[in-house]
Formats: sequence, C-alpha cells, structure tokens
Amino acid sequence: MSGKKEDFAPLVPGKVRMYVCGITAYDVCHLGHARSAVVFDIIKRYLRYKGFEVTHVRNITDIDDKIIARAAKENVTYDVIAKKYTDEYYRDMEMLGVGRADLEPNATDHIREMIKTIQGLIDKGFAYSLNGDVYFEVGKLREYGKLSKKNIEDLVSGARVEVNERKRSPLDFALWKASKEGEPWWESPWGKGRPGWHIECTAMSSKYLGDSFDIHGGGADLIFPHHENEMAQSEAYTGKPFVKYWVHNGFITVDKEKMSKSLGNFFTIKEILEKYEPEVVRYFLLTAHYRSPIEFSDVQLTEAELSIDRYYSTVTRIKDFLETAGTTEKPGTSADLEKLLAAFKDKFHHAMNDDFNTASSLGFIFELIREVNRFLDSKPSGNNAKELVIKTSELLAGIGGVLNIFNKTPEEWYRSLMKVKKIELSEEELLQKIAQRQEARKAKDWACADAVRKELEAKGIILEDKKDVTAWKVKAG
RNA sequence: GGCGGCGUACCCAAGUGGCAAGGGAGAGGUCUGCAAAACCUUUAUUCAGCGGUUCGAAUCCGCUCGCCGCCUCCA
Repeated sequence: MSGKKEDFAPLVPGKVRMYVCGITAYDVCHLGHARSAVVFDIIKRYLRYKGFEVTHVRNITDIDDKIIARAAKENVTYDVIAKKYTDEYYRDMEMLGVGRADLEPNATDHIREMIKTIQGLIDKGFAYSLNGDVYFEVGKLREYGKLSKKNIEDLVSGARVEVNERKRSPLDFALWKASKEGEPWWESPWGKGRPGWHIECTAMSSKYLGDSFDIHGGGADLIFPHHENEMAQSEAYTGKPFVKYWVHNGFITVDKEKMSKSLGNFFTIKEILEKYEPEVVRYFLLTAHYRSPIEFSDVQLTEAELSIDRYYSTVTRIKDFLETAGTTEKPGTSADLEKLLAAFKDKFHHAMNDDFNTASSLGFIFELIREVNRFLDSKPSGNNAKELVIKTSELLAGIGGVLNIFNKTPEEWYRSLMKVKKIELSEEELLQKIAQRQEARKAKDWACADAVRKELEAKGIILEDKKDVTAWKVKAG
C-alpha cells in the first residue's frame, strides 16, 4: 500500500491469507498469465517453506463481456466457453508446475454474495441503481485512488471513459449490469442482470478470507482500475482496511513492449511449450525479479535451457561420483565448498526474504554448482567427501523444491528435451549406436568412433566418454 | 498532460551507502585418442549523462537524456 517494500507481518501471526486474481476464461492463456501464476505460486511455496500456514484463493471469472462475446461468436452458451478455457488453463498451469490454490471460486457460484454486497453498498449510500444497472459512486469515497495514486480530478479530466450521461460521474463503475437481449442473467433486486467485473473479488475474498487479509496479488495492469475499484467497494462496505500488502507482478515484454492480447504480440503457453521444455519456461520466469519487466525471446529461453542443463549435468556428475568414489579418505580441496555450504541457506533466505528475489537465489545455486564441481575436480574420495557431496545435492534439491524447479532426474530431463526437440531416435537405437562405437574405440578405430559421434551430434545428441562407459545427453541450447 | 517504473560488460541479470553475484557468448589454458562436461585465466577502475550530499554512492538528492507501463479491456 505504501508503494515500498515493507517488513512482512501477517494480520494473524503464522497465518497468511492471500487472494490472487486468476483469469477470465474467454481464451487460451499467454505467457503473461503464466508469469503471474508462477510468481504467486513461488510466493506461496516460499511462505509455506518458512512455516506460514497459507490460505491461497485464486478466482476464475466465468462471466463477463468477453466471455459472452466469444460464446455468441461460437454460438454456444457462456458456460461452455468458461469451462473450456478453465480446463485449458489448468492444463497449462500443471505443465508449468503451478500448484492449485486452496480455493478456486467461480464468479457465477457467488451471485448471491455479490448481490448482498451490492445491496449493502446501496444501503450505505455508496452506490445507486439506474435502470437496472447499479453503479458505485466514486465521489462518496474520499480515499478513492489511494492504491494507484491517482486523484479524482485528474481522472475526470483525463477520462477517456465512454460517457454514460446518466452516471453521476464518468468514474462511477458498474457493480451490476442489466442484461441485454440474449445475454445470460440472474435475478436481482434491480432486475435481470449480471455482476460487474470488480464485485466478484470483493464478495469472494471476504467470504473465504474475511474483510481484511494479508496479500492481494495480480498483474500490474490490474492496479487500475480493477484493484482500485475492488478496494473501494470492499472498504466502503466493511469500513475496514481491505488488504495489508498488495503484490503486483511486472509484464512480459516483446521488443520492449508489453505482451498483451490487444497488441497481438503474445505467445500462448501452449505454443511456447511446443518449442521449450516446461521447466525452461518456469526457470526463465524466475530469472528476473517479479516486479521487473522481462523480455521474452528465443535467446532468453535458450539461455534458460543451458542453465538448467548445467544443473542436471552436475547432478549426473554427483551421482557418478557417489557410485564410484573409493573408500580411501582423500579430502580434496573442500574448504570453499564447506564455506559455501555453511552459508548457503542463509543466503537463499536473505534473497527470498527480500521481496522474493528468485534471480539472486538462482545465482547462489550456480555458485554452489561451481564449488561442488571444483571439489569433484580435485578428485576426492572416501566417506567424508561423499558426505559433503550428499549434503550439497540435498541442499540443491531442497531449494529446487521450494522454487519447484530442478526436480527431475537427469534422465527425465534429457528424455523431455528429446521430445521437445523432436529428436527422431529411440533410446534403443541410441544405445545400439553407442555400443557400436565402443567396439570401434576398443579397436582404436578412431575414425569410426568419431563418425558415430558426429552422426549423433547431427541429431542433437552429445556423447560423453567416461571411464568405462559412454553417456549420452541431448544438446541443450 | 497526471502518476509510476527502468537505464549495470557483447547479451541477459542480481546488487539499493563500504572494494561490481550468477548465466550465456568470446579468447587462452588444464583434462581427453579426439571430444564433451568440468575447472582455471581473461572480457565493467566502473554502474545512461551532469551536478550535489557523504570519510565513502551503481546505491541517497537534483537536473538532463533515452526507454517502458498505467490513466480504456488487459496477468
């Protein structure tokens, strides 16, 4: 609310109530929707990891102008559209590792609550009805504009709002809209109609989280008018502060411009997942701070893929070491690794405590990766060395668990890459080629061995010769 | 016009008062039959520019330039 970072202290100690604006189910989701979902998924996971009991509500708007328009165009009822795109949404989210919210209410299941809130606002003098519509009277709320830091005069003078002559002010916004011919409707004290955009969040958040709660989130483009109006309604209705911390994520940009439906410069999640592994997309979204804009490009996604590959390569190396390390105690150069291991969790917590700095956290992960690689390069052996390496891999997995990345085995990662890169080669064929090459290598027929490697490389497969075996992986990037 | 944000190496990016994380790319090296991976060295005496505050600023203040967002549906 202050527009600054503040120390976090929930209204009820140990419990966090969080409401995040979900989607309007009228079309498939693009990467911008994914960012918002991933950001709040991380916030929830981290708060839980820190021991808070989190109640997360994420609504789905299943009735609004765009849904109605789409339904009319496809000649189906609005609920068919809403259902279809809600299902698509869940499919996308699951791919990206975004968990379900605790409560995922639909607007149309809460018409009664909304009507009650609207009636209350009328009774308190904050709203008025007009030919079956009901409007919130912005001028009645002195603090209107405090979230988006706008004042009413500026808004009025700059108003590009379509003027409805009968509204008392052009800024007054609809709580209830009378239905036109052929539109879906619900019975109300003001006649047949449907709810305005903002009222569902007011009604549903108070139903599930109470009049005041801790965190309200959504994309930065929702600050005005949506969240401003939502807060106006809620505070006018309850007389209590609505939300303690507003959290808004920044945009995805394409050529520096906001990715959006209206500009048409968007990429759907589905499209992107045809070219990139889901984990790559999630990782990419964590490489910049959640409030910063993040530029979408193939270069960025490719770099994310390379980073993840570096992680899994190291995991493989760790696994090999644990399987083959001898029992003779040989310490290796472990000082730097031990130092970092000791400090690692604090560093991670510090970064995440500071407004969920995932980019910084990822940096620490790669510092640790380098240190463990250095340690392994020093050819240690024995149980102490193993323990250090085990501790490292547990730490890495633990952090990965909080961010919900790095949770595959390297084999799963490479299989997944094979699929997404459409490499037409079965694992069986691949192993056959490798065996063939091993024969050649045994016979020191280097030309033949190199030919096989070259052949596979052309298909996107990299071979790595180890002590007695040859491992394969998919070329990242 | 009002409000808000951003500008850090070749690219991405963290850092918001005490000698500039991390990833990618480039160059050289170690290792290897050759590779790959990994590691090492190297690439910002400097953080858009100009002033100011301070023992000390990328970090605070002021101005200038450039880019973007919101003010209308939008994650």
